[in-house]
Formats: sequence, C-alpha cells, structure tokens
Amino acid sequence: MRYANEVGSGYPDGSLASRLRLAVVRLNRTLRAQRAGTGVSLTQLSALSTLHKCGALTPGELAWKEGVRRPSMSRVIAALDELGYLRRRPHPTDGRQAIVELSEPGAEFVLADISAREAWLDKRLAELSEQEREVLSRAVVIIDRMTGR
Amino acid sequence: MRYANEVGSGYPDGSLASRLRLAVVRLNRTLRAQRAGTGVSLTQLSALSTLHKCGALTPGELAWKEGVRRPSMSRVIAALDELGYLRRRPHPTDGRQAIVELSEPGAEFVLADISAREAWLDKRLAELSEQEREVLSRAVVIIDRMTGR
DNA sequence: TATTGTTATACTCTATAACTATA
DNA sequence: TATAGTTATAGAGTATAACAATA
Repeated sequence: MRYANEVGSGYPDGSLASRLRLAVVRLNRTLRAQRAGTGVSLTQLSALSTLHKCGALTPGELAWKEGVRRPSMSRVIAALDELGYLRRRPHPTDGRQAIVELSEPGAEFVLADISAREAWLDKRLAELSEQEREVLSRAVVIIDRMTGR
Repeated sequence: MRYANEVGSGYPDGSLASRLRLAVVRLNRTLRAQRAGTGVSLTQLSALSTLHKCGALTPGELAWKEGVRRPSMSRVIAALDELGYLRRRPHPTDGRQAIVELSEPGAEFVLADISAREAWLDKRLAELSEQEREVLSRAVVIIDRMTGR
C-alpha cells in the first residue's frame, strides 16, 4: 500500500509510521524524565487524571481506560492509595469489585500538579504558533481514536 | 498564560498539554506491546532506525540522538551487538571513542522489520484519511523540534 | 583533569501466572 | 465455572555512581 504520506512506502526512515513511532518514543522519554523526583510518576499521574475526568471507577475499568492490564493497575492504585490520593470502597452490588475515586488531596494534586508542575510541556507548547498547537490538538484526537479512546 | 488552544488554561483534563501527554503515554504503551515477542524491543528498534538513517555514530552521539544517557545506550548497543545487528570499531583518531554502525543483517532487519512487522501502526494509519495523516505528519515535525531533534 | 565508554546497582513500568473471594 | 482483584515473579528500560582508558 502506498499513500502520498508515505504509509508503508518501503522507505522506513521516512515513512509516517516510523517518524510517528520515533517521535512518540522520544517524547515519552522526555516527559517521564521531566517527572523524576516529583513523587508521582507519569503513569500515576495519568491514572489520577483519568479518575479526575471520569469520576469513580472500578480498578478494571481504570485499567481498561489506561490501556494496561489489571495487575499493573493494581500496583498503580496501591501506590496512589499509599500517597492518600485516592479512596477505595466496596462495590454496592458486586462483592468482587471495588470502586476507586480521587480523595480531596488527590483532586488538589491533580489540579496543582498538572497546571503548575507540568511546566516543561506547557512552556514548549507556549513557544509554538497557534497553528502548530492546532495541529497537535488535532493529532491528539486522531491518536486517541487509533488507540481505542 | 492563556491561549485559544488551552495551553495552561487551568483545566487540566482539557488542556493541550494534558491531552498530548495522555495520548503519547498511551500510544507508547500500545507500540511497545505490539513489539512483544519480536526479539527486538521498541527501544532497540529505535536505535537501529537511527543508525540506518544516520550511518556510523559514536555511542555517545547515538545516545544523544535517542535522548537517553550513555549507560542506557551502552546496554542497547550490547544487546544489538549480541544479536549481530551492528558492528563496533575503534575511532580513527580518538582512542576513547568507538564507532558503531549497522551490520548487513542489521540493515536487512531494519528494512524487513519496519516495513513488514510494523503492521499494526501502518494499518491504523492506512485507515485514516489523507488529511488526518497530514495532521500527524505535521505533528511529528513539531514534536521532533520540541524534543530537540 | 576532563571525556568516552562500560559496569554495578537500583527503581519504575508492565506483563503473565497463580491465588482469593465472590457471582 | 467464571470474573474481579491482588500477589508473586520476571523482564525491559532507564537512571546515577563508580571505574577504566585515553586525551
């Protein structure tokens, strides 16, 4: 298959797939490094952010939304619980399930951390033109759809 | 600071920074999972791809291009050397440095793997419209610049 | 003394498999 | 038996600190 935008063009280094892959790998590394020493990892922040957006969820639902397996989410939840950033309570009708939701400190952290400590990315974005931010905004929508969100 | 595109808007879940961060974290997870069991990890593939594009490099240069520290790249290089996908030779003028470059099998692997096994991303991209691929292509250029590439 | 590369070590992220409790 | 969640264990990815060789 060939497209003007080089999907599967046979020229790996220049194909959109390769370029997108490399860009994502590197931006992910950079973003993780930015969070070193903040007390909450990028993975944990992502879970907090989803809880903030979606409200109370079961661990399984949260795992699905984050795109990880349940055991992985169990560990993230345990760490955030340890930090006091979420609460766990029993499911009202199904004794196997649980409900997790942000605690007040957790909600405060999300607001404070994402808007204040996410300075690096905010700063880079602020340096872009309005058109460039629009491109990224549209790219996010496309990527979300590609990853099943 | 406020922009039409919500940079630092104080609404974390909807800000461009948050949306971009979440999209990148999730796409990165998905791409890594796609490579499970292929024998070469996404990190290793990324290094091979850079060597393919740039030709012979010192380990330090490769680390810089990939955005990792030198010890991290040492391990990636050792693994790829073990697989026979690259060669190491002494630097012609500086005895401290080395030169790494793709071996023939390494070059073949890059071409075969990226164009053939990168099927998942290629397929997702093929399902997009030409306009959407154009958006992603432009986003990659912007992200590369943001991460110093 | 400074720089390049490697080794030692540790921590995070994530997975699969096995276990427990409930449906 | 099937499902939700957790625990046990392992492997990848990355970092910092310490070391060896060379400039």
